[in-house]
Amino acid sequence: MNLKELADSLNLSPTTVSRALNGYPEVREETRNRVMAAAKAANYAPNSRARRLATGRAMTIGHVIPLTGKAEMVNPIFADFLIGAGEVYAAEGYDLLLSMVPEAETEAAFRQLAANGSVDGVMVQAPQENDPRIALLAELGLPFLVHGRTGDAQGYNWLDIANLRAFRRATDFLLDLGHRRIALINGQETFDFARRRRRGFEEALAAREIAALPHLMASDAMTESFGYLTAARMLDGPNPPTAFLVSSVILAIGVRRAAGERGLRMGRDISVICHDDELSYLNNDVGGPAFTATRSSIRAAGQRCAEILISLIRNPNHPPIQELWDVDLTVGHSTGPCPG
Amino acid sequence: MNLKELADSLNLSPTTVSRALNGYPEVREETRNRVMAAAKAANYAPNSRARRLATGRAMTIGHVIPLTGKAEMVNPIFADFLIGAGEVYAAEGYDLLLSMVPEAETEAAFRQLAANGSVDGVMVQAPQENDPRIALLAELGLPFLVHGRTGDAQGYNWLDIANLRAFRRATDFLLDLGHRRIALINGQETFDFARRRRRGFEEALAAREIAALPHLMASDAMTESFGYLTAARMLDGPNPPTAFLVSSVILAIGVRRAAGERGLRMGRDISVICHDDELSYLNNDVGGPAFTATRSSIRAAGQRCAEILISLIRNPNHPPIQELWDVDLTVGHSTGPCPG
DNA sequence: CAAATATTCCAAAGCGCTTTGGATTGCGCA
DNA sequence: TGCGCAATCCAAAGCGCTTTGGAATATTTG
Repeated sequence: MNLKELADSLNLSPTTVSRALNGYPEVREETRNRVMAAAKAANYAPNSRARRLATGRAMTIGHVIPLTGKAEMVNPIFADFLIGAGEVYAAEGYDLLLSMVPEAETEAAFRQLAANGSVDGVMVQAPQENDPRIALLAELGLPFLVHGRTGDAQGYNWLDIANLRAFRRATDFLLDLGHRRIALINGQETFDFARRRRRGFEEALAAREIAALPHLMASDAMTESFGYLTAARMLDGPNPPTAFLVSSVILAIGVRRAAGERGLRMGRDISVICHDDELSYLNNDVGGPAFTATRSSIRAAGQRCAEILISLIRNPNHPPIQELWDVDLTVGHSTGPCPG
Repeated sequence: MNLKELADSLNLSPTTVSRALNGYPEVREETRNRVMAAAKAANYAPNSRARRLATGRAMTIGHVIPLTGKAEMVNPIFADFLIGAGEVYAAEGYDLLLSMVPEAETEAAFRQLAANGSVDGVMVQAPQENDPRIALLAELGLPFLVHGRTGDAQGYNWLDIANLRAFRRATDFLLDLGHRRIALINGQETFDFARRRRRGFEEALAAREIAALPHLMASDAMTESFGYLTAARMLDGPNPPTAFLVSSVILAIGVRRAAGERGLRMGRDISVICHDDELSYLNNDVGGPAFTATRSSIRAAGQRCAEILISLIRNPNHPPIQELWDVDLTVGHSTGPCPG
């Protein structure tokens, strides 16, 4: 069933049927009702391919996920972000085009999307230092929003959390508890968020004239096993840390495993603070939060990012939108005074 | 730049340019090269909206994710499945349309997709008992593939792992170690995979004439906290289990937390087997597998599902494809003989 | 060498929708 | 009564591509 057939069956023109369906005013209310009823009865829905061609809008937003070959950096958190964004897209009538491409082909993928016209805008996640995607998308003239930020953070749209402040606060919290040998287990420091967190950590130490210890800093893809191996190595080495500051709950679970194997109780023998993205399947709140954590819902970020991107698409010459979210520190069972 | 402009600049007709670009034989090799070069120079790519309308193919595959409000069942594993499928789609020139809809609206969403013509086929994940989506999609005439299966598993396309056999094998493994009080912490048993796993568990017990203990069976969304709370409750209760069989690594991490808090060492005081989907950020293989596990890569499943679905789309009257994967049992550090 | 067959290209007709620019009709108002 | 203005509806022109059905030219072939 297409528009013409539906129109014929109603003895109306395609024009009128189209207008009736799309809520234009120049159609009598009675006619509109007739059309609506017939459309519903015939299970008619306008062909989206034709509609997109005619309107010139794709009604689609692209997420390009670069596949790195190793554990995908975005992996643990990307699902929740996606769900948040997808909820909003669905509510606003946008489709979500998810494109998984080898990292080396991301530029080509963006160029393709732009030349193609298959999306009205794109979401950029997890920017690296001087991420080339930002200049590229600006050049391509494709509306985009960055989740995170990089470089001077000027002249483009982004939403980010206050990573530096959060980790500075978390470090201060540990320092106030008397800890001095604090380990940092971070995400890959090619990513901007990880660099900022490290800076927050270092600034807090520097403010109290405490030297950061290189052997107590590590960074890599945020997997459970990396957290485990790193914590194990540090705990077994000379001058083991009394506290850990880690960049994700997943890493923290690995740290907990290493501590547990060594008979160390979190919150008593060893302290752990992590950043908690509030992943739905790793709820940190049952029976009081397990981990002391800097927390910020990645799903809520996805929702807000989607809202912003859509408003950017609807209003192309909007001035840059930049939104910085502050981060809570939730005290849980995993921290305590420095022993000894 | 569109096709007509490109054709004009080459003094060729749109027809010829189109054929040259799409590899049709009725165009001279020299002409084709000229066209290709000009297209590349002009950064031309055919408008996908127009192409889709003209060909009648959407070149898009839909994944509809029902949002349940509580922890999304698909959440922990859906990212890796999606990445696997997405890799294949990208390689085959298909787009991935991800649609997040409230659970109550999934039927409407599928009807919309079908009436719309915005996808050539859909992937169905995590079927429930007598999942209505299967009959619906058959009625709509939309090619689809189910990851998992349900009902009599006849007459539609699916790919599944041998859940029953895997859990029977795992249970036997624990029984052979002397365990008799074995707990089952399962996913929500509205899902087919969870029912089969439970049956596998029960059949293994029944074969040795051991009664399954109701107070040692639990099922719900597979979150870390559910694993933790359930294990804690069982361990603190009367007749605590000596072994746990759990449906995911994430649950197992919660079990490990509960055991650790009680000073129980996995593999010595308590045994744990889990199902391992080989999530990239929860690698179970560092320094020998942490958990004894039935394992099957969810990402590989995503890849294979994508391949099958694409071949189904290309060949619409293909007989039903049904593929059952056997599952490995990997012995790790988390199991040992029943103490005492 | 003419006829038959390839080879190479093109004009034009869609694909199914939206949207512009009228055409008709009905009504209020002087 | 007649003019102007809404209120309704419609014909037709795209949107940018693919594809059918030739047409023109080049190459074989008897």
